[in-house]
Amino acid sequence: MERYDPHAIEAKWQKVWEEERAFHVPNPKPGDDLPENHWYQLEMLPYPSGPSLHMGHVLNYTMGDVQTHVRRRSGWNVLRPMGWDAFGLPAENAAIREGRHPRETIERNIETMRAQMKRLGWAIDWEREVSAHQPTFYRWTQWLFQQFWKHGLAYRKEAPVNWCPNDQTVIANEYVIDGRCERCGAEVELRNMTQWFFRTTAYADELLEYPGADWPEKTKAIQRNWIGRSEGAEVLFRVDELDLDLPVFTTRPDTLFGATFFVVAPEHPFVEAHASAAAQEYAKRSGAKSTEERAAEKEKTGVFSGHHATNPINGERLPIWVADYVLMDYGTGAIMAVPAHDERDAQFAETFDLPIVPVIDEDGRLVNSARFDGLPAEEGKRAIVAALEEQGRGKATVNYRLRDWSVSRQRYWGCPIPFVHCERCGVVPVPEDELPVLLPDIEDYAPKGKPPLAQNEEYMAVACPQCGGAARRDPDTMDTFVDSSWYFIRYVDSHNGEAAWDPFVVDYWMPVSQYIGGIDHSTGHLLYSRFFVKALNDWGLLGFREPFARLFHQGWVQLGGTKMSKTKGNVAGPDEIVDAYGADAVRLYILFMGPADQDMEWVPEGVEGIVRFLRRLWRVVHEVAERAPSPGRREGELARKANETIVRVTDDVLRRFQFHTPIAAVMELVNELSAATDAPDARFAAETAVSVIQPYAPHVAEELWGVLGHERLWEHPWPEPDEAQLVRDTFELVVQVNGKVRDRVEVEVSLSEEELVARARASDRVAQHLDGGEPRKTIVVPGKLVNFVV
RNA sequence: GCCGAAGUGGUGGAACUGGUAGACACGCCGGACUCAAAAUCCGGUGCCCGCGAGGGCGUGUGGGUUCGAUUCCCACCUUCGGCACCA
Repeated sequence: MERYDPHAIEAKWQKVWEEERAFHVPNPKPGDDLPENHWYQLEMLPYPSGPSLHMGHVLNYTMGDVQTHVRRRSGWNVLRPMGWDAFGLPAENAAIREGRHPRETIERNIETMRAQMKRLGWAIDWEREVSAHQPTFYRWTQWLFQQFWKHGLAYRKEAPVNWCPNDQTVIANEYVIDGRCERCGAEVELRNMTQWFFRTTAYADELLEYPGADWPEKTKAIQRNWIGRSEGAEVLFRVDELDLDLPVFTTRPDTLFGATFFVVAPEHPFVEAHASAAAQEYAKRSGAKSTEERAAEKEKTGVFSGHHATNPINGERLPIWVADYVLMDYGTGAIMAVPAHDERDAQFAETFDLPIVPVIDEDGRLVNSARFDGLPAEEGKRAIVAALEEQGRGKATVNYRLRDWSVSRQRYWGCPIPFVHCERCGVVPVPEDELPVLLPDIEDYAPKGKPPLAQNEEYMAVACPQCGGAARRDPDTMDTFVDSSWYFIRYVDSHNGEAAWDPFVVDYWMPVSQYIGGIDHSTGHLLYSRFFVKALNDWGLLGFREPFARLFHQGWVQLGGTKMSKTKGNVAGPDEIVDAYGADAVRLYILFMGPADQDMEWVPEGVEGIVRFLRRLWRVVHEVAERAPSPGRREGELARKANETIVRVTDDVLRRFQFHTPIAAVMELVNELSAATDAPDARFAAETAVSVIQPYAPHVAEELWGVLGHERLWEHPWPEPDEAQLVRDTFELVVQVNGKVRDRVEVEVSLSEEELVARARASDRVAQHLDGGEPRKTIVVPGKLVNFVV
């Protein structure tokens, strides 16, 4: 028996797979006899912003790999691509730190990461590889951007946006965490800028539904929170002396009679146009404070504006206050204040001694509400909205927390926005046959508060495609999440030079069967991608409405108690363990550490147990090959254990999506086998162990498959259990007295319930606990236990 | 405050549909092999009482349902995640 030498084995088989294009999957063509079962296995694509993979990547992609192997060998046509999220801030910042051009840094990082991936032996179809920064990819990102514009889902407007003073760019709402930039942690500022937006709010309601997609409740709840749908009414309050209407949004139209004052946000246009000097002064002061600071204040503040608004339901004149507890960016920026039924309004009323009128009694019925008195609140809502609607002073509406997605970035390393600004024609798309608008190589791409491309005359000066006059390119680049909102579609048809994709091919493979990635993308990438697919489906470009049929979130691999990340610098990669013990050991270990959906602390020392297991497997299989009869029997104790192992591994991987328990199951089998390597059914047990561990440790499994006299395990059919062998003749009957286990007896499966009771009664230890008495009741669970109740 | 998830040995964890709690590992203890060590192999290892046979306790806490609860129900505690002056 040769020594187990993982490096030699791994290099050998990786070469074979590459030469044979073992994991390449061709696309179907119309008229092909298509395999019925197909599976699109996808894990979130990596950012090549750092020079290497960390154990979090290893966990994710190994999970996908196990899934891929088991499905492939079970007869599924499996698509398993890979690519690079190469544009964007992290990549650009890494390049700036290194003092190189981003393309150089990123392409070098991609090289390294790809080599690491290959060294781990993942079954990836590398022929489909794409990267967001390649013109062959971003040509279609630009084309898609223009499609959004043509369908009215991309637009420009001046609006307050989140500006990161450190990264010198706008960032999306979705990536502002507690008022800070998700990337660098700097506090963001609100700036009024003209920007491109994608109209995600057009799909707000639909994004709350998941037709055909089996997603974790957790993720759906996060998205639901983010979208923040609330039903209510818009009510118009009249300011008679100014001859204008102020609309408010309320979820409680039933409390309209309880409104005793009216409040507008400091940023509300009413303030600048009509409020008193004192109120304007107040608005200026509070405008300097962030929402967080305002919320942190103990006392509510505000100033009377000098005007009154009329409550449309009862004609009451309410003083209009300016107060910063009302936010301009939610609802209409103005509220009707009902201090009796709103905590914040109550605080304000108390501070400024304003009246409080209760309009809902303890039984939830309307009071002090004229002809609506006595109605239950829900009915009161409907009745009051109906009354307002009749007068043209209000209507039922739905309000959302979700904002449109801001996609312009004032940075260099991103996909150019394919539009031209012409003084005469306005915003004009670059003609399709001129795409892609290439990202020019420029010397100075450092952020300066203005987009670096704006300073490049050669890029900026362009003839208007419409009138031919002098015009300017859009100097911004796209948010990198635009790239990642459709990369999974491009994978399917990555070499298509005629179109972004061929719908025939896309509709065969998609939606993604199983997506694996971090839950941190719930309100960003995962929401944007759903928005994209819904829009594309509406335009007839693909035949499904949800991109990801099933979704799984892995836990964080932590080091020192916090998630591994390049920004934090607490990163451990696979290289050292691969060097010491081989790729198979790393793959097994990262999955053996615990349930894949839970956070786990990276403790490299534990790999010892896996290494022992691999050496034992190696030794035991060699012993079997020498000693056990061939071809051997497929029945007996070991054969039964082997069949049970097949059931457990298959069920855990395919149905339960659980990856650590199958390893334990194979360990049990190998432990039993090691005690009887010359048994008549030892060969079957060894073959089974090698076969079912193959998705986890494909190299050593392939080698040992050869030792057992076979070849090409990677395409060998996944084993099916022999049902007959799973049936036992006897089982261990648990005998309880009052629910406590008192004895265990080996009995035949064929026994009747009466016979089981008789056998249980025969136990001395049971007699002891029955203490001469007769059981009051006897519970029999066939195949399991007998319980005597006294 | 609202929404969601999780609490099991010294450690990671198992127990899927209410039926043997602690599989599989790590660590630790003991033994074999060895001049010795490493590697490997064998045995032990939830806690308490007992020489032993055996007994009691035990899945965050307190209750409940049940012949039987880590699993179901109620209340609470702790930790983690999302939203939050959102009208």
